[in-house]
Amino acid sequence: MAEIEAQFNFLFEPELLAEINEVAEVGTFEADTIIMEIGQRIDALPLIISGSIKVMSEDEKGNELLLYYLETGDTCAMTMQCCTGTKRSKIRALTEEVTTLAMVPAQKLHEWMIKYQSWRSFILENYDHRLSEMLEAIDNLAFHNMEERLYKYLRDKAMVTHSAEIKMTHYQIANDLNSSRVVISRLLKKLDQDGKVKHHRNLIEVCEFIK
Amino acid sequence: MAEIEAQFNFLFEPELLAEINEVAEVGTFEADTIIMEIGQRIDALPLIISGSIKVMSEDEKGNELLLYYLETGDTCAMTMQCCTGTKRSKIRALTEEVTTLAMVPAQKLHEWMIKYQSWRSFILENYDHRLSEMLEAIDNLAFHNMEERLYKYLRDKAMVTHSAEIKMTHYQIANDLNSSRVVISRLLKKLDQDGKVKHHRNLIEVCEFIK
DNA sequence: AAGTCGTTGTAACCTAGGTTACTGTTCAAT
DNA sequence: ATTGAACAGTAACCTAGGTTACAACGACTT
Repeated sequence: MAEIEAQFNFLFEPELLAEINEVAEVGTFEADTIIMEIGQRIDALPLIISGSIKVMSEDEKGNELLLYYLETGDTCAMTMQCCTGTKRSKIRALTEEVTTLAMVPAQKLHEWMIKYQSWRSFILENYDHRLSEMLEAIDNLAFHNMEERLYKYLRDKAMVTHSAEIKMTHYQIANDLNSSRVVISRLLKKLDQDGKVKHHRNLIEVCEFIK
Repeated sequence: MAEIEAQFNFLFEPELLAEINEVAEVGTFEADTIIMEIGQRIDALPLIISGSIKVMSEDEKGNELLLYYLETGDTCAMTMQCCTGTKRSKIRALTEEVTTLAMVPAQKLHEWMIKYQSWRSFILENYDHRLSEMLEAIDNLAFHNMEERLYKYLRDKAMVTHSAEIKMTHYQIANDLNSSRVVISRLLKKLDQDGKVKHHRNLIEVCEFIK
């Protein structure tokens, strides 16, 4: 498939690309589609060809928290967990926008670890990357107040969508940050007054990214 | 070395154990020794033979937070990051008690990925385990109040030390939880009244674990 | 035009937990 | 026995941020 090659040909050697093309099932999903649900079992590893995916955690009471985004060239480290054992997903993954995935059967994941240097590097680097992002999430929670977390959230969101304009309601933002709508409205007003964002109905602009 | 075999012979095949014995440098460290510091570069992977290690994060202002413990049979996933690239450590690792480590040169880490199935499993499972613990840390921070976090901390501490008695000051506990001494004293009093712990000077007993 | 629904602004209030300050206790050193 | 340092108890206070309530606004359907 042309898309796989376009995104992964700098990462993988030709033989591996050929194998991926052969066994991977490619699928395209609408925005806001749940790719993986908490408690779900899965036997394939998703490679993200285009689009982006939001990875969230949830507690018993249904409170949610955004962990990180996956983008082109990433894979879901949390899914690797499912593939290596018989464990169930601890996270929810949903598409942020229209997203194309290549699903690689779990068995191949292990075969390729032996065969291809580039695959080993890919898997290890992905784990590293995810650990770093988890650590970043922890530092955010532990060491920063809600205003700082909100601003960082808006910046990150602008970066994955490649746009200074964020089309979200205050309620949706509150949910990603495990906060409440009123608090987000309050802090957005403050960020607006401080000249960091401009906000309108259903739309927030991050000044830093306005061209 | 006899200790390596005793701890890892169920995990690794004999050939790999022999190789580890050959190249690993074994060292024993006092309690409260810093094994790895934030910003430090490292070119060897530590396998924990006995004892336990506390892994912490820190912000610019010096605030600290306990991430997780490493115990016998674990390795430091964050160190693997250093070994795979030229990255620097984002965490601090220090011994909780007298701890013996086998240091494996980074280069071997990659050779063994090709040669030994058991090594591949070991590395991947370790990454999985660490990701799970990071997720647990995030859930604790995001979804639980300080009283719950404190109680969980005490239980975890009792488990790694294999003792219902915890010899720590309130100040030390506060530091691990990124809180303050007064708050910990307040909450310990409450946990004591609720019959969950008994506390004395420099000593806390977790009722649940008292034989 | 009127009604409805999702969204936002804002005020009033509450609580967890951080901060400061002061007291008393234990224990080691002299 | 006296001093000093580390540790713990407690009160008084403050603030971030969560909660409830209500009004206003825009966008839509009828």
